[in-house]
Amino acid sequence: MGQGLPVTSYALLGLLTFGDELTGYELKQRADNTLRFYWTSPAMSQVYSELARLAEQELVAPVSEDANRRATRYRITQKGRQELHTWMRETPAGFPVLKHPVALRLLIGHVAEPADVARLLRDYLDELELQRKDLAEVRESLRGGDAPGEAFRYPSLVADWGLAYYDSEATIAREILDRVEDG
Amino acid sequence: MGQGLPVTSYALLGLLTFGDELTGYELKQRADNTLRFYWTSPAMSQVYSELARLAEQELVAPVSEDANRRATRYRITQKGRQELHTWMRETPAGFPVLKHPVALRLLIGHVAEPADVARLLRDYLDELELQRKDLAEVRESLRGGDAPGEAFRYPSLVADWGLAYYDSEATIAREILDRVEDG
DNA sequence: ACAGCCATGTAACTCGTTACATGATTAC
DNA sequence: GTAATCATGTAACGAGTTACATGGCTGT
Repeated sequence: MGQGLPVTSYALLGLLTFGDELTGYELKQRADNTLRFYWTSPAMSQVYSELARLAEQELVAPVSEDANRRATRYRITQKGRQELHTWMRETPAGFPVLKHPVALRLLIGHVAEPADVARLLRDYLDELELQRKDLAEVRESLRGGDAPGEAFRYPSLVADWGLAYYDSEATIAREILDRVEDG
Repeated sequence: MGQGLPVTSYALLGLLTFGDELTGYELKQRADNTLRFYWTSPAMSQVYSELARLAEQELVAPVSEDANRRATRYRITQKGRQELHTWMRETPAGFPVLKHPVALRLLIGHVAEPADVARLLRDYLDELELQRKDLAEVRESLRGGDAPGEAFRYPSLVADWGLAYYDSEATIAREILDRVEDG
């Protein structure tokens, strides 16, 4: 049956397992609050084409197009839940892929001025702080439903993971910056 | 002129700035030892097509095809160096993109059995150790040329960054695993 | 002789993006 | 009335992958 979907499809499908029904537009917003930090938030246009594909395979279903309402809401189907469950159980997760333009540029730092390398790292530190703030807000919004057994338990764990990651990145980048400025 | 190349092109071009001339095959090996950890190591076929494009724009040049030798070596041109330098100085690096299948699956951990979530994290910890070992070997191979001002200075900094990142990931994943097993 | 590595490339394909087009509803 | 937000899609394109095809050279 629906074998071999791209991971992003499962990701979007997974965002529909939190008990509500979403329009493509809303799904994109949820992706921006979650997937963005550990995966990628697909473009609007892709959200719609993924929803079309998932609907075709009956993993999601459009919910009664509320008469006068122009927006189509989608819910995950039983088949969709099963598919997700099988995917989680039977396919290996694989190792993260990191596309780190700052590390990449540092690798060839010798072709730039030392001042430019330092600026690269400082800019990164600034941006890290902004991203951390965004994620911290998301994490705060999950408070209340994050106890063991509750709905936002896992999203909260992931958010904490992300925050710890940003903190670690900042620490490392600061240390590298020190070493660059020494040399 | 050669404006607007994908970052991967600059990455490969950058690997040719370490004073030697490489065949496509060797370039791929170098990518496997460097880019793999912070970017992506392109497929063999892409290495060749990128080299063709870089050659077309005269950012690299095939070095005299050594008579009886069947392999084509490439060196970076002066124009190539200039292009890289400008790229480093004038285009913003952008924020890293992380595709983290473990975090993604944890996000929707409620659709799986708790035991499967725990296994997910344990497998990740195992794989982290292997990757760390690979990177540690690479880092060791740079010893000797990693003092300030020397050829492998920056590659060594990046390798240290990577090692610290792996260590941090392991620490966080272990803590999340604890919390998952508690709940 | 045979395996394994070195070496180069083409073809088909998928994922995902940007640009574009359209229009309804809501808030001021 | 007009700007922002909600809402949905199409078309063209680019980056990057896998599968395939080919063949020389090296060590045993």
